[in-house]
Amino acid sequence: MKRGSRINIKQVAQAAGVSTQTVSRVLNHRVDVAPETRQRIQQVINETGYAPNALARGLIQGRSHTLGVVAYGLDYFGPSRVLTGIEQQAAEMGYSIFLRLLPNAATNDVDNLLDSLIARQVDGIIWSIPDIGDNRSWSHVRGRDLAVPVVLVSGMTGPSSLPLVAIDNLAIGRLATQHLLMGGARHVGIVTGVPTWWEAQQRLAGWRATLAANGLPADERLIAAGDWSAKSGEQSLYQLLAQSPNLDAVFVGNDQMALGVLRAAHRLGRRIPEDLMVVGVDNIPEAAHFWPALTTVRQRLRASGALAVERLDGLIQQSPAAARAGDRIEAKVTLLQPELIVRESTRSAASA
Amino acid sequence: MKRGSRINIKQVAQAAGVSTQTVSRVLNHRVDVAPETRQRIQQVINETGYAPNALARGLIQGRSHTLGVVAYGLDYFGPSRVLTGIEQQAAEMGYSIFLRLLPNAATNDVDNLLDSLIARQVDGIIWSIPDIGDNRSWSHVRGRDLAVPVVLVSGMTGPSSLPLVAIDNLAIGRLATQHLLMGGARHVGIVTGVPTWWEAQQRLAGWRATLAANGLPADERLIAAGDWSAKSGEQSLYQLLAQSPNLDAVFVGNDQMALGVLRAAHRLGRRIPEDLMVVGVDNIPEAAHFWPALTTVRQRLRASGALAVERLDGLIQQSPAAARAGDRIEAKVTLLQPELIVRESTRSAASA
DNA sequence: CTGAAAGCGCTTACAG
DNA sequence: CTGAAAGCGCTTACAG
Repeated sequence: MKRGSRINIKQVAQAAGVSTQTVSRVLNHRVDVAPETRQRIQQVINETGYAPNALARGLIQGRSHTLGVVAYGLDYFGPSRVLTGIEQQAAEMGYSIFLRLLPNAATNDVDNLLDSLIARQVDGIIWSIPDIGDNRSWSHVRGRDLAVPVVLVSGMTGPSSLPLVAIDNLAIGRLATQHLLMGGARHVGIVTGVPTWWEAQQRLAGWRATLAANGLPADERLIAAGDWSAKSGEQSLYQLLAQSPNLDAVFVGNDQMALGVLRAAHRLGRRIPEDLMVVGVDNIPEAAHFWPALTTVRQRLRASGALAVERLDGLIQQSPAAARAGDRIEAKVTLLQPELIVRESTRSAASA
Repeated sequence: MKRGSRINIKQVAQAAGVSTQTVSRVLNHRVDVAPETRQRIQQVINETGYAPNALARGLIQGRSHTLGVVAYGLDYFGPSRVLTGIEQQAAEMGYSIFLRLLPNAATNDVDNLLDSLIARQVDGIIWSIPDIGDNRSWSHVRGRDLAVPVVLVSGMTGPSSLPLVAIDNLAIGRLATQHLLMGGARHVGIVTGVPTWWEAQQRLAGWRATLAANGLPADERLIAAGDWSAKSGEQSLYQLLAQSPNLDAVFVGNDQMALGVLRAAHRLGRRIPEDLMVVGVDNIPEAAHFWPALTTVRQRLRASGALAVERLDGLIQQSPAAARAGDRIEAKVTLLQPELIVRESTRSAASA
């Protein structure tokens, strides 16, 4: 095959001495083709390396077997994992994915993005963008009127007009904080992620709730706002210790910031976990090799991406027929539970 | 707009009282349309939210404005960065990208992958897969005969039948090793990445060449093979010290493994950089916050992805016309140079 | 400046 | 079991 010259169904039909219609039958694995004919056509297909034009196919079938995926921040651990889960599940189900990366997650220019994906005739869209401020307000306005189904992943729970697969971030905060208290801590600080991020807010809320449940005050001086980076983690620990000199444990919003916290502790000569216990979030592969090895909370990120694709496929299968029939597509929420992984940066039983 | 009901050019034409042909002229920003007519049509477009079907457009134009991108290992820092560079540049140039993630980089089932992308009528393909063993042999067999142009990124230099954008990995090895020698090291070990990876081999070759140039032996006992993970870095340092007790510096194939090396050094009570100097590769965001902050070599990963897209676009523009005219598309290689970033894990001037 | 005709490469009914 | 006809939603020449 020469560059630029692609064979078409007509040529295959001619070479096999049949109509294009019959070739189409073979391509689509229909049963009503004579064995001999099928074999002859199959041979031509193999020899020529013919593959049907997906554009023509999609045009006529009104179905492209393509998904639009909108993501943000592949430099971060979470989004990369989620995307990997999405792609693998999509491939398994026969979908190709159009990837769109937002340079800025807090964008408001969502309309053009969605329109361009729909113009490409995607069968559905996965919205894998962290909830920041009100950057998901578009879903309440346009969500249900879009020409194709949309599934949100890693997003805010609560009132949503769209189906959602998310991780229970409140539980993350509770798990981590509870563990620190069980280890004997009395002054548990927190380094949050970027405060406008919903995930950061939820983890903070989980921390608050757990302290309250244990009769401890959630003093403002126990809170420092990071920005998810190792650097901000380091600075946050200095800040926390200045605000609360008797701090004996800290729940850190992700493992990168926890790395910074460890570094700050080393610089200050604080022993971990003896003087200060640390818990992170994410369980990045390096976490087990921090110094000391980091106790952290694992999220099922890849699973969340895969589940979103399954959910979307379900909606695609039932729409538009079902949608037109008036069936309300319920905005069901799937919440995945996190898991605590205990390592060297905390004590697992009280001994203080 | 209701789910599943998409408006088409015919409906727009009817609503505006013109032929579909005239609507098409407006959509494609042709000049030969009466201002009034254009305005009327534009208004209908705005009101209905009409966007032309990209499938139909691509079918007739023989051009989809779509790129196939084959990548591997988004969990790693490098591949994520490269992909980000690819996507951003592609978006800027008006391309959508089909993302295909290989579960296994050493796959031999490349044919199906390429065929499925070509069946989707991509205008070109970017192959962003690390060279492992002979996993790029397909390019010599099929490379030049493909229906669309292909650009390799982050790949092996040397005899290639396809255009390539790569990072000078030999230079990475030289830069790092030279720096350690300048810092006064006499026994410079190396922790390589997976030995079958071309990048790992090149960095090793750079290390060897630099030792040789300085009249030092590249003793086998100075070499340990890692697998890119922090864990393997930790183990590799134990191994190296067992083999070469007087080791005073180590060049580590990536920052994750360097993290493991730091951890091992801490456990053994070796001071860094006083007893042991460490250099990594990648400059992951956390590197500056390791304990101690890591000296490392930065690669221009995002730039390599962006450059690959530019190169591919050039090939798309000139093919198939130029290709048919017999122009040989030269398999030009673009090599990007790395950069050393000095931090706390090394001494910058000799003082030993 | 505008429209009627043809066609991109397929698949979907409809005959036979 | 197989083929002639129609059409998916556009754009490209070709008339006027």
